[in-house]
Amino acid sequence: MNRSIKIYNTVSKEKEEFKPIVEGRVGMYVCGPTVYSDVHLGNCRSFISFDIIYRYLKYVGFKVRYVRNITDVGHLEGDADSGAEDKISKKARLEQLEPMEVAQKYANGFHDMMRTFNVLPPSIEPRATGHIPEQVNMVKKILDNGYAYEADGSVYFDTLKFAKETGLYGKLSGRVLDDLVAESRDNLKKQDQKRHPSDFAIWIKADDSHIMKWDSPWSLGFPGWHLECSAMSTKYLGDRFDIHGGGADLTFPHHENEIAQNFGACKSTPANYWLHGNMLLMNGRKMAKSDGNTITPEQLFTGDSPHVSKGYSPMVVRFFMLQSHYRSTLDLSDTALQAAEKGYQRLMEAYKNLTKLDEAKAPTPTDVDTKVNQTLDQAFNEMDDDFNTPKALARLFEVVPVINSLANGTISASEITADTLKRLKVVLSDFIFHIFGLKDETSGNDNTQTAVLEDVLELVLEIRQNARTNKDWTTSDLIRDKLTAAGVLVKDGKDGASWSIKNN
RNA sequence: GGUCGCGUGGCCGAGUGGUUAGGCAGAGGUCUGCAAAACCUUGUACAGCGGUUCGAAUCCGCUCGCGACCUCCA
Repeated sequence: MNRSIKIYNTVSKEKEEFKPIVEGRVGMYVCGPTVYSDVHLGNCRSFISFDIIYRYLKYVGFKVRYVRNITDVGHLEGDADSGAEDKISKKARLEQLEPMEVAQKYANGFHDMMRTFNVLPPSIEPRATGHIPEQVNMVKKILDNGYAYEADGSVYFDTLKFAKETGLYGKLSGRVLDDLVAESRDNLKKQDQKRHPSDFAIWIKADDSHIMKWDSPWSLGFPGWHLECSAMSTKYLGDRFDIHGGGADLTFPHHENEIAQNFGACKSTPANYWLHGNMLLMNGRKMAKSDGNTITPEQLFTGDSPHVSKGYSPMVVRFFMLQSHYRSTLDLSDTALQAAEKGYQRLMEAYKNLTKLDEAKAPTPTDVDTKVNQTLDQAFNEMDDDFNTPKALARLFEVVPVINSLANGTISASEITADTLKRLKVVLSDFIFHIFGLKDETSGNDNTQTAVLEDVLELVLEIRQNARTNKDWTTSDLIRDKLTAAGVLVKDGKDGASWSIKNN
C-alpha cells in the first residue's frame, strides 16, 4: 500500500488525505437498511457506492473491517396518531406476523438484492435487536457522563449541554443550535418531557400496544432512533475508527446524533472521515411513492413500469451508477439507462476481445505502450481522488479503441510489448470485476453449457463461412438472420466471423 | 421560513482559472457480397446579468430555475 488516497470529509467539507488510525488497516461503518419494507433503489445506489469504496480500499492493500448494520428495531413512526410506535411492530400487526419474521423477510430480500447487484457482504453485519444490552449500556454511560436525563421512563440526550461544552453538535451538518430550536416542530411527541426541543430520545418507554420491547433500568421499552449505530460501531470498531458512511439524508439528524451519543458515552467523536453518498433522482425529482415518481429494482429489471421502455439488467444499472460520482445526485431516466447499456456492452465486448489477444511482438516500448500505461496509471489516480469512478471509467474507455484495434489488426502486434499487453489484461480485469464489481452477464453461468454453446456456434459459423465462400448468400444470410433473431450477434471480421450474445 | 447543494453540448455525466473528459445519439470515411460489428475523423457547451483577472464555463455578487435536508428515509 503506497498510494495516497484523498477522501472528501463531510466534517471539514474538503478533501483530505486518508490516514488510517492503524497503519494498513481500515475500520469502516456504513448505516445499513431498516428492514420494514423492500429495499428502495436509492438504498441500492448508496450501498453500491460504498461497495466500490470497500473494494478499492481492499484492492490497494488495506485490511478492511467493514461493518454494515441491519436495523430491525427502534425507529419511531413520526406521523403515527397512536403515538410512539416501532415501525417493525406496526407492520407486524398489519400482516399478522411476528416482528422478527417481518424483519427476517425484508432482510432476506435485502441480501438477495445486494447479491443481484454484486455488492460484497460486509465483514460484520450486526442487527440492532442482537445488541440491546450494548445499547442499554451505552445509555447508562451517557447518563453517567451527564449528557442525558431520564423523564418518566424515557431517557433523552441533552443536546444543549453537549453543544455548550464541546461545540460539536451541528458541526457535521452545518447547523447551529439556535436554528435547531427555531426549526423544531411543536408537534413532536413527548415534547413536554424534553428540556430542549432538539434533545432526542435514546431510550423510549413503550406503551401497551408496543410489541418489541425490552427490560431496562428505566422502563420496559426500546432504544432510541439512532442509538444502534453508535452502540454497534463502538462494539466492533472501537471508540474511534476511520470511516463512517451513509446516505446524505442521514447527515442530520441521524449522524449528528450518533456523534453526540458516541461522545456522550466515550468522550470522543467516533469517526475520522464522514462520507455521504448523494441521492438518486428519477426524471429530475426525488423518488417518492406519493406522486408515482418511483420504481423498484425489480420493475427496473423487468421493465414493468411506465418509467422505462424495457428492462435493464442489474449490471447495466450498476454501470449506470458508476458513471456518476457518489457525491453527486444521479438522475435515472430511460434514455440514460439505454446509453449505459450500450456503454456497458461495449466495455465488456472490449474486455472479451482483450482476453483473446496473445500476440505482442514489440521488442521495446512503443507509443502504444506509453499511451496504454499512462491511461491505466491515470485510472488509478482517479480512484485515489475521492473514488472518482466516472473519471476512472472514462480512462478505461480510452483504452477500448486500442484493444479493438489490436483485435482487428488496425494496430499490429508488433506495436505493443508483451509486458504492456499483460498489464492491460490484468488491470482491466481488476478494474471491471474487482474494483467496479461488474459481472459479465452475457456468458452463461453453467460452464458445460457455455462450452457446448461455443462449440455449436463455431460449427454454425463454419457452415456459414463455407456458404459465403461459395457465394451462397441466401444460406449465409439465413444463418445470420436466424442467429440474430435468437439473440446471437454475428460479427464478420478480417479473420472470419465471431459472435456475441446480445442483451434483449 | 432556515441550512446546504446544483444549473455543462440532442441526452446522461466528469472537470478545471488559459491545454481532449467519457458514454449514448448525429455526420463523414475505412472494411464488407450486402449489412452489422469494429476502426478512423468530426460538429454542437458551460442558466442569465454584472464584477475580479492579461485571461472564467471554472473565483465573487445578484437574478432566475431546480433539488436535498430541517420529519422515518441511502
